Amino acid sequence: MTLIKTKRDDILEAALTLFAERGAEATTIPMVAKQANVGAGTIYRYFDNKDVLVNDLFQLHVQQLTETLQDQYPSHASTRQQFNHIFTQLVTFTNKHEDALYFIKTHNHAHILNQPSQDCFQRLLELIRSFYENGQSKDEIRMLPSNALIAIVLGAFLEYHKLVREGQLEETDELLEGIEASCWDAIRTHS
Amino acid sequence: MTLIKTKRDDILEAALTLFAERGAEATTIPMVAKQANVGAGTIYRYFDNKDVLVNDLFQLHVQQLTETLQDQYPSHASTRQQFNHIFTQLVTFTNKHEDALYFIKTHNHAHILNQPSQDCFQRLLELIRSFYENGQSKDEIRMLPSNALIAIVLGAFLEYHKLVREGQLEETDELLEGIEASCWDAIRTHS
Amino acid sequence: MTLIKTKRDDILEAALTLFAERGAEATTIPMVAKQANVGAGTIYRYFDNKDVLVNDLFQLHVQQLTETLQDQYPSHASTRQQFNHIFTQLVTFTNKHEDALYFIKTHNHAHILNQPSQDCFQRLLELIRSFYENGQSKDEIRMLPSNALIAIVLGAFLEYHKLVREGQLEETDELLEGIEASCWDAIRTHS
Amino acid sequence: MTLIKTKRDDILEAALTLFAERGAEATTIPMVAKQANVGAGTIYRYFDNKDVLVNDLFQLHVQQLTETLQDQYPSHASTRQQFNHIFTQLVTFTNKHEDALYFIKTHNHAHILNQPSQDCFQRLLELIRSFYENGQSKDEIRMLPSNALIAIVLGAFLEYHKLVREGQLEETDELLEGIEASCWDAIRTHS
DNA sequence: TATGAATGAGTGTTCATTCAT
DNA sequence: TATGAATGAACACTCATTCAT
Repeated sequence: MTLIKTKRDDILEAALTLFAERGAEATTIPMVAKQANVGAGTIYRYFDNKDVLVNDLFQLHVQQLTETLQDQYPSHASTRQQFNHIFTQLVTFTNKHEDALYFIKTHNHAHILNQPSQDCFQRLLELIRSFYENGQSKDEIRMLPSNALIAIVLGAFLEYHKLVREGQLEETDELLEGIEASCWDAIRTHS
Repeated sequence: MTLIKTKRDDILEAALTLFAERGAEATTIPMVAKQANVGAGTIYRYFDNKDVLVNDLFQLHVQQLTETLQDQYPSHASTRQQFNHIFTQLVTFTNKHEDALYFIKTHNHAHILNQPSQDCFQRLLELIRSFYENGQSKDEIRMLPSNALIAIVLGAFLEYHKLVREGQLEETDELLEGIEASCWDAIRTHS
Repeated sequence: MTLIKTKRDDILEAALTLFAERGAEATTIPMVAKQANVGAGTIYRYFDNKDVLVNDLFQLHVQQLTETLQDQYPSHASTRQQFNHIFTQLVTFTNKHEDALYFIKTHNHAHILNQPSQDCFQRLLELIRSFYENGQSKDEIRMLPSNALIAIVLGAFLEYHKLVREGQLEETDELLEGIEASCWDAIRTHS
Repeated sequence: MTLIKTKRDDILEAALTLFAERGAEATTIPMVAKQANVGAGTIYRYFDNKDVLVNDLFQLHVQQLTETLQDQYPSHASTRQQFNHIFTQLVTFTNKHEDALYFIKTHNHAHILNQPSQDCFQRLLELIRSFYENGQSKDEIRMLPSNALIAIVLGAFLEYHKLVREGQLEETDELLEGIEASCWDAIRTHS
């Protein structure tokens, strides 16, 4: 494991910030170059073109999120504990890459995305979907389409996180637990 | 009230379709012109520039949604009935303008939006927020930030609607009632 | 037949001048635009990209030259008369498009040329080649590869024409006849 | 005289190959560096910039060709023998530097060429021109502008050589003598 | 009023050239 | 001395906008 930050990393980081902020379409290569403290031409040493940059960045973070969710996933625990794991890892992931989740959410339907990116995203969805369907088969998760269930948790979490970033909400363990509990309540069946 | 479809309406309708499909940034004025069966220059008779078109379109539909939600709002009914009204009007609105809700959701953070558009959108959020906060004060709606609650219902409904449009789900009154009930369960408090 | 000079013609004419002068590679689109008194974007209304412009221009003139050579070609006349026809039409063609022959000669190996352009050029070569081979079969044209024979006449004619353009030589019918006779002598067999 | 191939020579050789193949304009410095097995920066140790590289290369080969033609030039022999010398040396030169003659022919009008290069090329032309004019004064060479005569021989020889390189023609002494005889016939007067 | 050809400012991208190593 | 990563000026090209018809 190397801790050296390469120019490639600078570019990816700058792109993530700007893409999350303004969208990939509205972000120009010179903007990314400036944000990354790099010449415009340098970006093309690492990425063939803008599309490749967007797709590489997208796949990188979708892949990382997928791995984060899979990491130590409690396959044999209760649905409740599995959900807690997912939510906790969502927090972990977001702490590492402030903008990544928002970037993923706002760009997963973008026209720029190529097939590998879409496949990569589908693999992430499958993972979450399998949790939901498993819970549904045990009658513990409500019978909504899994995409809708995903939207519920991601939407709620991202809106919460936005308030934290904007300083309108202070992140505490208690608050986090409250959000987690609410999300769980939102998706679980109620006897 | 006139029912004559003016060129302005053609343009707005074409823009809505394309903006929802590809995003406003990725949609060119000639594309809109072609879709609207209108010359490119004609668009500039009705809208000063592209930004104005996007903003006018955004405000138009946010305004219509706001009005739809306010229309015959049962101020004195139960929180449950109020939620049912909101959900029903969401369906009504979507039936009228297939793409409008998706357009609003995907563009409400766009950098193109000017202050009036943002204000207009805030008014819509206030309306929904007041419903949530009213419900929360009566301990009937769970204590999540209202933005998160909004995200839950909008996210769930849009994902459901997408499946309907893609033909993966057939819209029936029963299914609709099920979704409505699930959304309500997702946001309400449980004893 | 219309005599109206369209913008497309202006662009082609400007491109021909500049390509002959500096080569297509060294000629930028803004240069062509300026020479044609046209906005840079206008060029893209008529030609998909620079390559298409070069290829269209090349094919246009190769085609015209081919047709000029074929026009009233004395199929049943003597080899000598056929050569005279070819030379005369070369002069006719050059009088119409000052730079076209030089452009063709300097660009027929260019890497920009696509297959249709190369095919088009091959058809021109076939035409001339068939004249040479016909003459060779009658033992009236010397036994050199036809490409070499083509190079001889084109090379001689273009060098002569360059001197005329540079004002170092004055074009008279007598001189022209002398050049024609010399070229004929250069390629014919001598008893 | 050293036989050690320096990096400078590697660069010149690589450049010659690529310039003949694709033209100097279409050849990038990194391409030359790669072909020469040298870093891109190294080229700038030996040549101030790309223009200098092109000009140095051009002058080098024009100079060598000039010297080759002058070498053991039979000043007092017959025009016929002088022509044979010139043609033979052309073959010698081409055997040493496969691409040099083609490079000279395709680049002698290039806009990159500076005054020294053009002067250098003029000196080569003068040399050949003096042969022609000498022959013309004795009424042994036909009365064409010497540039045209030069074009005839160079054009014919290069086209022949191209066929050899492409494998469509096999180089034998007999064939070579035939070409030489044809070229001579092409430029000499006929009683 | 409606058009779409024309424009040029602003993209994405290339590549000659520099310079830290 | 040799390198190749880094640069940014200059290119090809797009598209919001204008305006003659």
